[in-house]
Amino acid sequence: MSKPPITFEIIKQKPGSLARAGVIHTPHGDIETPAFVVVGTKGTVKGVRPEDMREYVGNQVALANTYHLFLQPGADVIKEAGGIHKFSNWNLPVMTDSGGFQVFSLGVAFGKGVTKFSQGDIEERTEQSGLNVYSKKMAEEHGKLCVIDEEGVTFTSHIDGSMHRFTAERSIDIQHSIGADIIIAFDECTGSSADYDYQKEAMGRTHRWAKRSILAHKQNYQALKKQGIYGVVQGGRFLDLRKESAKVLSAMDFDGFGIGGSFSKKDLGEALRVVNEELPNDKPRHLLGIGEPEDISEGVALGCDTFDCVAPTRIGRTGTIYERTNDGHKRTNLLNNQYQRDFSKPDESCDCYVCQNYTKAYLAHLFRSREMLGPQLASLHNLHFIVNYTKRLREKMLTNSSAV
RNA sequence: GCGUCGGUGGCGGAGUGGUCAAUCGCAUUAGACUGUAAAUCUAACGGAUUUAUCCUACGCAGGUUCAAAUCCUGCCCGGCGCA
Repeated sequence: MSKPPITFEIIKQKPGSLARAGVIHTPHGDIETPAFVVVGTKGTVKGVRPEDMREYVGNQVALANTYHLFLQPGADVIKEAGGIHKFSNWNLPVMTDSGGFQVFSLGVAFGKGVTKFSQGDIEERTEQSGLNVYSKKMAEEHGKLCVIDEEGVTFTSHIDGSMHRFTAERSIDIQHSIGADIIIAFDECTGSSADYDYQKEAMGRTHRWAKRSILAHKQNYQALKKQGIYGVVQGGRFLDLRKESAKVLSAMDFDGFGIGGSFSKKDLGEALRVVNEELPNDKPRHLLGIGEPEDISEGVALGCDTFDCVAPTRIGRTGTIYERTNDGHKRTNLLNNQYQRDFSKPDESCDCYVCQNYTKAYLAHLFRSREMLGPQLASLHNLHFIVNYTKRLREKMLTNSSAV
């Protein structure tokens, strides 16, 4: 049997700790871990050109989404284009999420303002508008845009209201067409408020889908040579379920693991510890959808290798930048009145392209006047910030054994 | 000068006798955002406040009426038309 497409090499394991620095080898290059995975859901990192990613951000890997690319432009189009790398001009390792998160965001979370990572209890927020009439009808009738059953999930497209069905096999098949280096088993992302019984039920479903996902992957010989597959640990906030999920998935022949679901901020650490103590040490672990700086620090310390998060581009696009401070970092809302005449660098200690060339006042002006360059520059800075934040955690680990 | 239409909150613009501190939009001021339904969403936006309420507004000055931003008179200002 030939060498698997995805292999993981540990460069340094911190003694007495789950933390490690490593390298994930993929057909499109190496990922030095810990690493931040830039999110480009629709095959584009919102507001940032691939050339600028290469030149000014320096990320080693990107994540696209199966559900979104399936709806638009269609998996067949991407296949015809020669895969996501060629289609998007992404000359680097790529992952695709399975659509499992959309089971959550278009399901129980739909219209409720429920976040993946709530600070406390679920907050109700006003239902967002902008949906077309079909989706609105579905939302009114079901309160969500997808319905789950044992076999899979039926989605109503948030774009045009058309109905689509995802099963584990379908998700994997689409991910084969998209052609990412790392694909993810179809799973059910649950809400943080779900009770024990539901979490257990959903977890069981995710495990069965994981088994079917891996089987579907093994049946595609061509894909098997080029793409690795991760299984997703679930279990919500219940540690025994988390442990069980990690154990069950460890027994399957995955190339790595995603850790999914919703968390309360306070529960993250213990869940990661329990999961990563259970997962095999010699395979990479990806913390799905979590990536505020402090979360990445915690995740790295507890043995996670990669992280993806929409926060850098989402908050950047809406006027907020990460700024380093003496004791860490803070978020700065450039739309605040005080920055209109602040001609200092966006982030004094940052050497990125944006901070070298522009001022807070200029960015504030761009946002106030709704110029598209504002979101572009802020996203670029935030990605530079978080990618290098994660990179520094790796460097610290390699140079100083007591760090992390 | 005559005729005509109009003058409402930072701006635009509803309201045409009582339930009006006054729909709505913009601007402003804050807030939120963690496998992207998101270049999005939320809130505040006359003053005071124990947030229940109280006080001051609808160009200015009078008047009619139980009651006026809304009706009448005069004045001031602006657009348009005619001289």
